[in-house]
Amino acid sequence: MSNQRDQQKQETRARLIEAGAKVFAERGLEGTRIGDIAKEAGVAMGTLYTHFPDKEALFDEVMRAGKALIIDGIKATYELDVEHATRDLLVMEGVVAFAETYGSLFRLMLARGGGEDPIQREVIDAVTELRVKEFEEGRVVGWVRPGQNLKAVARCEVGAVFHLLDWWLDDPARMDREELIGTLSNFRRFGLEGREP
Amino acid sequence: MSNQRDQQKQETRARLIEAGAKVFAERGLEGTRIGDIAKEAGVAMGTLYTHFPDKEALFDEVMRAGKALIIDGIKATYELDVEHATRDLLVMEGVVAFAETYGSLFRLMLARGGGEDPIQREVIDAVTELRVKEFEEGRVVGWVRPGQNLKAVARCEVGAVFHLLDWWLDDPARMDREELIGTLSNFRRFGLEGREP
Amino acid sequence: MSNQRDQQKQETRARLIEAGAKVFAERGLEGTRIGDIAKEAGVAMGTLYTHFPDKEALFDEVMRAGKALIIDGIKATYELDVEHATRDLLVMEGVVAFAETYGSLFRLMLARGGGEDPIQREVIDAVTELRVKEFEEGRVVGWVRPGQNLKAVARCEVGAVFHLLDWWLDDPARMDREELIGTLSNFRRFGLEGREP
Amino acid sequence: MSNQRDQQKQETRARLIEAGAKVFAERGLEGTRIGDIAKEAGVAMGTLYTHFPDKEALFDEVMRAGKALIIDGIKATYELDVEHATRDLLVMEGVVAFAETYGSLFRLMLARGGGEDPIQREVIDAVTELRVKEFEEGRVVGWVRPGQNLKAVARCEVGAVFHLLDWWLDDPARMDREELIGTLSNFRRFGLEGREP
DNA sequence: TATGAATGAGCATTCATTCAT
DNA sequence: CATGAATGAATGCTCATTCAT
Repeated sequence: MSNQRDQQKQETRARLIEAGAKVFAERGLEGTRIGDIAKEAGVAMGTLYTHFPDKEALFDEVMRAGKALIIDGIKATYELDVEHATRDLLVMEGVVAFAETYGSLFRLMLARGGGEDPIQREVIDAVTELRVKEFEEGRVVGWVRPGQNLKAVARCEVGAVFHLLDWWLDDPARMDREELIGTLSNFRRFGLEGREP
Repeated sequence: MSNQRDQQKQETRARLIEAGAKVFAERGLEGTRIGDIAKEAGVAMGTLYTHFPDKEALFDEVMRAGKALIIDGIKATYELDVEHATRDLLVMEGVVAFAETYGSLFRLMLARGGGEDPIQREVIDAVTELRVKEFEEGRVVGWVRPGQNLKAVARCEVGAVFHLLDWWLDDPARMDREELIGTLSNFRRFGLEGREP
Repeated sequence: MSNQRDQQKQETRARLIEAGAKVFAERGLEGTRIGDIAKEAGVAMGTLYTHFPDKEALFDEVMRAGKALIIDGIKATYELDVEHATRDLLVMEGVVAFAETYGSLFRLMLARGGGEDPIQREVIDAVTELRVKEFEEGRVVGWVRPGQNLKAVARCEVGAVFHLLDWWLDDPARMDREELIGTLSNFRRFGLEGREP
Repeated sequence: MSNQRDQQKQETRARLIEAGAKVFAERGLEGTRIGDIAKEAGVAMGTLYTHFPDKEALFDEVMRAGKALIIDGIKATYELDVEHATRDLLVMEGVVAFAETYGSLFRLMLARGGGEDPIQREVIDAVTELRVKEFEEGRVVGWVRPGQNLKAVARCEVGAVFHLLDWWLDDPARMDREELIGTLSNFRRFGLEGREP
């Protein structure tokens, strides 16, 4: 079949998603102009509508792609057979790397998470869910302090981590990566006052 | 002088700010229609422009009013002469009460904090600053674990608290208030793993 | 009767007309904001409507006042018992003085004469009419070249004089007053090529 | 390439300029409603904005087109190798023809010349400049009376001609074309009193 | 499939005018 | 009579979406 043509089409689609990620991240769903995405992707405005029914559909696609990226990154860390504290650092490192690489997209999807669009909530919900599972294992093994509502605690952790990163991204000179990761790790493990058991 | 007139004017202005708080909170700056605010306030669209130069000016005013409300609430708690752990609970109770009362405005200003508008960052920055001061005292007194970057830790705390509340507001049946406040307090004090010193 | 109050009222009215003259002259009928006139006159916007039914009525009043000023000035010159060429110079001097004093009002009423408003045409028609009468006398006495349609010629003269002044007002350094008046006088008497009879 | 498409676009653009010329001429820059131009051109309002950034840009374009028409017309007459008086008549005939054909556009651009917009001044300045050059040649050849400031005199001529035409257009029954042209020519050559040298 | 000119509903803002005080 | 807050129709401009080429 017209494999050549099909490949072209997929490439155009990919370019649109990438362009969308960039522009949506910078200006949000409402602030983004369809024309800016088209220009960024180097195609005509009409082309966008041969790939997606409307603006929001492209937005969802961008979110979906971002979600996959994040979730896969975290899951990959879970596969490793290392002890709890090490894995914890690896997860934090992965999140910091994602924030550094994707900057404003990270903000759009996670830090100012849960915008009006349901898909945005979906992303942060999925991340939280992963953390809950991790914590459940931790409860079994014993490194989780007993008597906690894990879903709620996972929300706290997610909020703490993403908000610190949001702040740090504004001016990365605020802390070096090592201190950043240390702070993230320590706060989520021991809070402000806690001591290692 | 025209005291009657002046009072009327201030009342209209107040109605506009209140209406703005409601509609902006529900739909954000860009998503809000001037006409909806006017309808909510029960005045003509033009009236809005006799009180504020444009949409954004009203938005700023709403943010400023909200900021005052939040900051004053927290500060009031600080005045009390109680011991650290008690005050901590009181602060959390205050924040929960604010979130319950103002719902979507709380989200707009704090939970999804730091939208594009500088004024939004200002609010969450101010709250964080207040926390940093509290922590500095705690360091002196000794209830803060040594060796922490307090500014960074304050960001974590703020992120944790506001994000849990954001999630809770979606469905308050998730936890009763007591458990909510307990979770907030414990997480920010001891994290996921820490023990009381 | 309340003579005091009546006097006050007339003064307010006069202030409004003067303010109107200034603002209308600078910005035209459509470009003028009622509020600017009120501010210039130092009264509230509503006050304007106790003196004039609407914006256009004030505009007409301003035009009417300006018209009287111009026509009276020209007529005064006609009263003088001097010979034709002298009077001619005096008329030109009067017009130049008016243009210098009233600047943009002169433009509004004469130089860019005959805007959309009928009252504007009225002013320039009146001036032309005066000139026609003068020329008719000149025809009798003999200083007008025979065989001319005086109404048409008066239009030419008015156009020539007012347009040169319009140009001159842009940058009065272009010519000194003497040269200006000389040019006006000579052109309207002898055109570009004519010689003194 | 998309020659068909491109041609369509140019046609739409031309229709907008033509419609703009008509409506602007009738109602001026401020008095014109964008919607009226669109309706006149038979396109949607939005279409106007795919061709011009805003109302004023279309206005400028209309002025520019009109300016070219006028200047080219006058210049064409200058190319002819005829004697001075003949050419003079031809120029007047050209101007009258333009005024007859374009009516209100002629008024907007020339007769009430030099509206607020710089582009309007530009048109009348260009015409004047052309006349100055003509006069400079006339001075060399000898048909210009010596001792005149040619720039100033050109302003007088332009004012005289355009104002008479403005008046005549109100009611062309006032004079037949021959008398009109004769008056224009005679006045600008000999003024009210001058004699042929 | 890609294009981009055309569309037109939608929106923020302006401003002449009114009217309760 | 003077005031100026309130009014709301009117307007310029935007932008997601369509569709002829």
